[in-house]
Amino acid sequence: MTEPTPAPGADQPLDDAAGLADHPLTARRLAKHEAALAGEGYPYRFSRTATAAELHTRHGGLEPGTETGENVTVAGRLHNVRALGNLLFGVLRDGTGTIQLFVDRSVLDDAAFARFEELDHGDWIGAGGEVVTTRRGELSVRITSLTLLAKSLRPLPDKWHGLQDLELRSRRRYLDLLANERSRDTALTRARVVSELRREFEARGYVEFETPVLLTQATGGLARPFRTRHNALEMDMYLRIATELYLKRLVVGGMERVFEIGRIFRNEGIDSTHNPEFTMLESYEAYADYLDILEMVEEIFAAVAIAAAGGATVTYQGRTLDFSPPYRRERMVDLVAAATGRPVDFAAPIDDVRALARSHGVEPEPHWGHGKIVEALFDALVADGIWEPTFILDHPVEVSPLARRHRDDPDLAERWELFIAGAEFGNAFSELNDPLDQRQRFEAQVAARAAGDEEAHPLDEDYLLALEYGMPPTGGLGIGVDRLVMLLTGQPHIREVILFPTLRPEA
RNA sequence: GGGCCCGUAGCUCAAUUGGCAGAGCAGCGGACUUUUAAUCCGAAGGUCGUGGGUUCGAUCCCCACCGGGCCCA
Repeated sequence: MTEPTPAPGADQPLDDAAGLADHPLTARRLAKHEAALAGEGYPYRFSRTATAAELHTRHGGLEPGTETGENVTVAGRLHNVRALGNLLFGVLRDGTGTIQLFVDRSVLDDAAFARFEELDHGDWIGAGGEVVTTRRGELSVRITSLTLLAKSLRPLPDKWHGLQDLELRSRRRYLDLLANERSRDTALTRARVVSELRREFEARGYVEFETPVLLTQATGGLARPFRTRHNALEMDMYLRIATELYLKRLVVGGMERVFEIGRIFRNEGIDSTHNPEFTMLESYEAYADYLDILEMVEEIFAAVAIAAAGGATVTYQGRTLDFSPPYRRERMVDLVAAATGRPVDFAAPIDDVRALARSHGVEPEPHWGHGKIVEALFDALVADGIWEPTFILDHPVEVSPLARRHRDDPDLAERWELFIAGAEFGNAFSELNDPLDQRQRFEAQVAARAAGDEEAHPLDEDYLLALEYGMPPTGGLGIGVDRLVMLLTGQPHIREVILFPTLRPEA
């Protein structure tokens, strides 16, 4: 914690630690700020009677030169001032859009006109006046009053090119948002996606619960966790890598339809589809199996696409994607067999399977069994080529330690992943509810970890205890929310859909 | 972890492959009573990411570091 800076007294000059006085672009603004403080100061509130969007809705399509007789007050950030002698035009942006300010010396008194001339691009202002259209027909507020609400001390990004640099846009997201309409749209679309997902689940009788982020053991997924330290308890703790095992405890407790939209943390590399913290939706429904969940996901994805992107068909990276159900369904083993030209055989000698993998450019690690190799072959040979939404069904049990064994094939699990545009967007199981089988699966994970698999699950004895009290048959689901937003906004980089992505500190 | 690339004015970008660093926008001064990225005139604005090295001379070549991007594992 930093020491609080003492408030400057009347006889104590403001500290210019930021160096604002040292640069001509900021020094002028700083001088105006100090003059404002020395004079009237800044108001604590402003009574706005209309937003930009309301004005456009109320007065759309007026003839040029109309005087509506309606007086309003508006507020927002000032952009793009054009001065023409005794006329000034400015664009006021508020949270709903923009409205033109029309400043006419014959209407506004000289002092207020001069104060408007002193404004800088980026200042927050309140203004009052009559709603009119100009000779060119632009809806405007012809102002008769002006209040400076807050001074912008720094110059804003280029009014035409905006802020382009991905790094700067991420570090100073406020500048990105105020300069780039696309960024505002993306942020708002993300909010709509999350809201719509929540609405869809609640409409189906699901209830959202909050499960712990800070854990003594990170389980429920295949990933490395972040470690932190609890001082009073004198022990290491971990940030969650999934919400799965806690939500299933709720099902054991009798909550039949549960979900959570929550932040997940995985201690992995950062690239165009991975951020260390991201948002996942998980849901669990008692008495359902993975095929029930599949049909629900088709409906929900279509509904979310329509709500957030305006239709079930979206454009991503120059190609169309159709979210209208039903989606293709393929078994993973069938696709891998087609890609390798050999049927998948879980009874084949492991050395033969390893050789097959190598012949397709996949180097198996020592601890990989048949199932892991099948999954690796799928990832290497098949996944990238999938474009339209496709359910990949029935993964090997070996790579699905929390999924129930397939009712027809003990080597496979009742599990699917939804692939779109070469990436995974959802993951669902008929949940493993047999505590004895679950214990064996955990023990296999422990063995894999001992053999060098750092992402293998630790054994969660407390979760097994819950299962031993009985969990009904349950269909579970995980959806990567960030990636879904990428699809629906056409953004190729996860950093575009996370407002404040993880970055190294600036030098 | 490996390879490749980028960092130049507040913003968007050039150029120089060793010899005083350029434009548009923004900002500043001026003109203009209907602009829409207003227009026109003028004058400014630079630690060329940081630190070392080579050189008479480095934004440019070399090394290290910082930040970012892309590809691969």
